[in-house]
Amino acid sequence: MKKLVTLKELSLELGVSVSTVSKALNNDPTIGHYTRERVEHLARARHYIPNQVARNFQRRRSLTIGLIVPNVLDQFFVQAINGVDEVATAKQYSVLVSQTLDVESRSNAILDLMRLDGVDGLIATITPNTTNLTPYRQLEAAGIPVVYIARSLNDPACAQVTLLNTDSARIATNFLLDRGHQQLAYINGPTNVNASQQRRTGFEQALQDRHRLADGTIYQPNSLTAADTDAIMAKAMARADYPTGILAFKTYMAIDAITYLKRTYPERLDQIEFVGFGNLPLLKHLSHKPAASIEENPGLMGQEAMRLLMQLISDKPAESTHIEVPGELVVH
Amino acid sequence: MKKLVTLKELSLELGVSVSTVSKALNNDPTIGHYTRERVEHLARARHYIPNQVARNFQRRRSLTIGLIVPNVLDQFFVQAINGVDEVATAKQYSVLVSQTLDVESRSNAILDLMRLDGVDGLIATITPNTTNLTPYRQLEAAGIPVVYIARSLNDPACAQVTLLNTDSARIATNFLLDRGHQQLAYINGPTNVNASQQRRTGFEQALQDRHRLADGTIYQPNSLTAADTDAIMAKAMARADYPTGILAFKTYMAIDAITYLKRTYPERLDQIEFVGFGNLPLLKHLSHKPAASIEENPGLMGQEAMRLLMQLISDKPAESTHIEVPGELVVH
DNA sequence: TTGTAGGCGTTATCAA
DNA sequence: TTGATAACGCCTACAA
Repeated sequence: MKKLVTLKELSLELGVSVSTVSKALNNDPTIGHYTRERVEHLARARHYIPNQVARNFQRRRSLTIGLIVPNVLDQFFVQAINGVDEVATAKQYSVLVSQTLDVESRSNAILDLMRLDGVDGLIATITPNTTNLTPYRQLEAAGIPVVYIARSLNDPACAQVTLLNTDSARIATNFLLDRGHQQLAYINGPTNVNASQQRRTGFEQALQDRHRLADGTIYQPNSLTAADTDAIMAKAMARADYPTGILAFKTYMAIDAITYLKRTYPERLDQIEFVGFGNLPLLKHLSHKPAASIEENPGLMGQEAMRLLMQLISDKPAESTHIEVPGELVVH
Repeated sequence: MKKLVTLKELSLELGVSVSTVSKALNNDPTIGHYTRERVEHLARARHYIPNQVARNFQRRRSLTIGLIVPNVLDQFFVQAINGVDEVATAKQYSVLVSQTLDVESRSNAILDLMRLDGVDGLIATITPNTTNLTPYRQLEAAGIPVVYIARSLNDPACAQVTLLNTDSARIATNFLLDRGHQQLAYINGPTNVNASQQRRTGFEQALQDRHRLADGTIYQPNSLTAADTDAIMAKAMARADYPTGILAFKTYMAIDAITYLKRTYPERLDQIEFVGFGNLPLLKHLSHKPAASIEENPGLMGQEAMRLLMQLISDKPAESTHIEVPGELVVH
């Protein structure tokens, strides 16, 4: 890295002190008009740009935040990243993105790296089998605030941005009931994640509210992989009263399930309707799509997470550290 | 950001000098065994972590590189990002990702930001209508090397990583010829990008080589949007001798074209075969896919770009500043 | 084997 | 209105 022009060089060339140059360029009112002109002129001529690293060092902050997501091939998270990025850019912050691939050891390694990088704060999606937030707690103890996004543990002390899960699941279930399905199913997400429980509750509540207008079965896959979804579908479809209205924890699961049907029960493809969480951009390319999706507004969630994090970083008392974003049903 | 433990604090507590502590922690052989033990012990106990910002400042580098891509919803670039990230992580580097959305003004704003952030180097995909690399040149003049990825201008002075475009296009075209298509078409990419010309050349060469076994028409859309692809398809399909074997500059265009056919000429859906550049993960979810794709190995391209950039940053004479990655035909 | 001193570029404080 | 000085945390010659 070639050396950049520094304040000192400018000051030498102008015959004024370094601090004068600094102040002039930072619009300090105590600098005379004439001097300021000269300084600004030379700075432009020499293409002076302040050394951000030095500045950050001096201010004891990095103007960088970390963003930890499971997988950047998941469009939900891509949109969330964009949301974070928008707000961050507006506030002069940079964003360091890393993916855990839902492996806890990777997650911990990333955490170490982020601490080394001196991030001012963190936005994170925990891995599905995380039950222990100690690594995160250590960061917080070191003064680096953490905002959890999308997935959370049941811990009121954690700042978090999530979907209004129960309501959204209820809306989705009502949609399936309205379409006249007699046998419903819900394919759940990772058990230790709050959202799974909440969506399940919404599903069950909707059935209750409608006086058990239909039967509902809960299926619990081991992971979010296609293989596990296939296994669940195989089980469900083997029943005589197989479900025809299926709510999926993630739209990706619904897509996998549809692929399974196409392969194994093509004749049922038109009887069975899916609703999944996540209104993904890629849906528009699909010929067989879920009947509807819950728009989770990941971009908005990202924005809110970043705003919340900025408050925590600046030690301002955040009005609320639990933000819930409403979901909307989008019929395809 | 709460203050972290510093070398000074450790030294005070141990009653030794700061430099002793520093050396002890950096495995300087001139430090006595006993002292080193004491220092290391206390450092662990106090959870000392070196202040990376101070370190970077002192070393005049940021251990950060910038990565500029058109769109993070494009799976090609997501995979490229991953490739960059792998190599970067291994070399202790962090990656700052920003997207231009193919808007040149955004691209320039990002460039300014990256310079402010003090990145040590840059990997960039230029916007399609970029003809003037001046903003990039200024960065390079400031000692910040730039590696162009995926898209390039015809300028041998630029370090770049691209696909072996001509060869790949020839392979793809031969595939369509082998499938017996009499009328071929190639839907081109942005005219000022090298890859467009090269792929076009490959298409034409393949036809030549096979003694004009089939007719080939070149179509030039204005942009990569679905609307423009639709317009091209409308034109092509209106002909009596409409093409049945179509090579697309990007698989996304092929997908858009298939969607168009499904809507407007469903009866032709099974006659027409596509090959597109980019073997995207989302293909597996599609019912009507291109007959084949060119695997562009975006992850590998990302890795190579990062390796090349590391060489440029370290001022090592890079063996080659033009890396071409071969593409493979993947039949679906 | 350990310590001292200086410097990296910037900003803030206080004195001139 | 300007300048001198110290400080941020770390590293590294060089001196002791």
